[in-house]
Amino acid sequence: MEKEYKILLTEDDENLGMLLREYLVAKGYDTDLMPDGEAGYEAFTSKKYDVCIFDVMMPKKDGFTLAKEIRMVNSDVPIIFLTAKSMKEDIFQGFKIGADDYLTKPFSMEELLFRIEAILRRTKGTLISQDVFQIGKYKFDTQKQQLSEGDEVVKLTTKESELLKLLCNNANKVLERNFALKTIWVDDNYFNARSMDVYITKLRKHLKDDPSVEILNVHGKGYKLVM
Amino acid sequence: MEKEYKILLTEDDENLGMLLREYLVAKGYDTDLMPDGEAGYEAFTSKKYDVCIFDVMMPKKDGFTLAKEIRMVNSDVPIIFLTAKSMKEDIFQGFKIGADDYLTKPFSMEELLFRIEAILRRTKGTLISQDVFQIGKYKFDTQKQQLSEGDEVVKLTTKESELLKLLCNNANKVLERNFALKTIWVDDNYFNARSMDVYITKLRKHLKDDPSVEILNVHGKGYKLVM
DNA sequence: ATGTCGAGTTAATTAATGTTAAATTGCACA
DNA sequence: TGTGCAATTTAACATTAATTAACTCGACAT
Repeated sequence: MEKEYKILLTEDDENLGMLLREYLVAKGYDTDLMPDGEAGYEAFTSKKYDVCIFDVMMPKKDGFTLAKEIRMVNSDVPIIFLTAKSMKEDIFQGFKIGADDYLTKPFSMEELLFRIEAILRRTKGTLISQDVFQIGKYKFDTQKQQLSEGDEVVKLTTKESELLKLLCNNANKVLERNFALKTIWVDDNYFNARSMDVYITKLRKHLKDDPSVEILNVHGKGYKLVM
Repeated sequence: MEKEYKILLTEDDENLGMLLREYLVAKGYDTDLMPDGEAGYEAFTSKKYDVCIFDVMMPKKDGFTLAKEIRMVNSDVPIIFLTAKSMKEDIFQGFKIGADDYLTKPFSMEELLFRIEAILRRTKGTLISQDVFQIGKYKFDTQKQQLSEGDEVVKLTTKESELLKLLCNNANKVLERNFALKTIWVDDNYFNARSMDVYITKLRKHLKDDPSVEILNVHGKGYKLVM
């Protein structure tokens, strides 16, 4: 089962916008088209997207401003800028905001597609199942289910290991409670949620020797492993 | 401790090659320059690289062939192509091999640098995004959600941290009430607005030791963090 | 001036999370 | 097929985050 990726496209030129949307939809991407930056922001806050494609020059709110606002909320989602003028300064500004790529008009749709795919390959592909994680001064081996600090090795239980692995896969991002519960405990009822809390306590004890590593609670949302 | 990233650059034009190498080294990247595809392959197999930059047209072995051979051994390392001719087919061929990006000559070295950084941000997860703010004599770490004054560290709650982050992103500008409410509380109803007031009070208490820092109210509009 | 509405503050309330320990489950092994 | 041990869940109680309530203060308009 392929996941259908969601793309947010903001483009004020209606012709170009529709054309791009058609093309991306035909290529299997669930694409929403918004006519300006404000509508784009609305859309972003109401849905999860895998890639954003923003025209730089747009009415109401330009692409850079939109990107800056989105970066305040989400420092992670890939952003591609479309720019008519190839002005250096604009381009660099875009990268400083944290853009992943930009295209200068006119460009071929095929090229846009390739760049989207190159980004998705990185953002979605690389994360899958890493075996060994470095957590501050600890080394965590998911296969062996053990956490080592220098030559001290601690054996983790299955649940401890699964939870820590999920946290590592989402390092410095929020691991949603429900997601973790459904992944590890299958059922996300009250008791399993409490059980998960108990495991968070256990993991915190295991990691307590390195103050640069912390499992933060995000009230009502989940947990975040920061390091 | 910054990790020094390693770049493999293959470019047959000696002038351009040296120039790029100098530039990248000056920017802190450990860069090896090879004059052709064969030498490039030799280098790749003998050392670990974080990014590859290949000229497409090279003697002995062209960039695409080199990339293909490397992809057989390593399906992961990011590859950027440099191409003189902007021929579509060539470009797409590059992406099909699994390129991450390509640049058409002539390009600015700064642009190359930005693209390298965009890729490293993705592959290494080292978000260069603004994570730490200086607020007067305080230091605010958005990831760890903590505010420190010298060696005194105060933990902030998620909401406190999110609000302070928005204020910092709009330092010395007005942070609109509605914007803050919609981004943090999602819904901007009366009760959430009152809740936000409470958090403003809390933040003011946290920042009270430095008189040069102040959260000002802009009646009917929002708040302004001045410093 | 003065009334209204937005904002400041503190406290009370409610819900989520932290923590420890006891109860239960499940599995390896005699 | 029981026994013992470790893993996991449930329970109980403690603490903290976030919201709501209550009351106060201050800005702005008429």
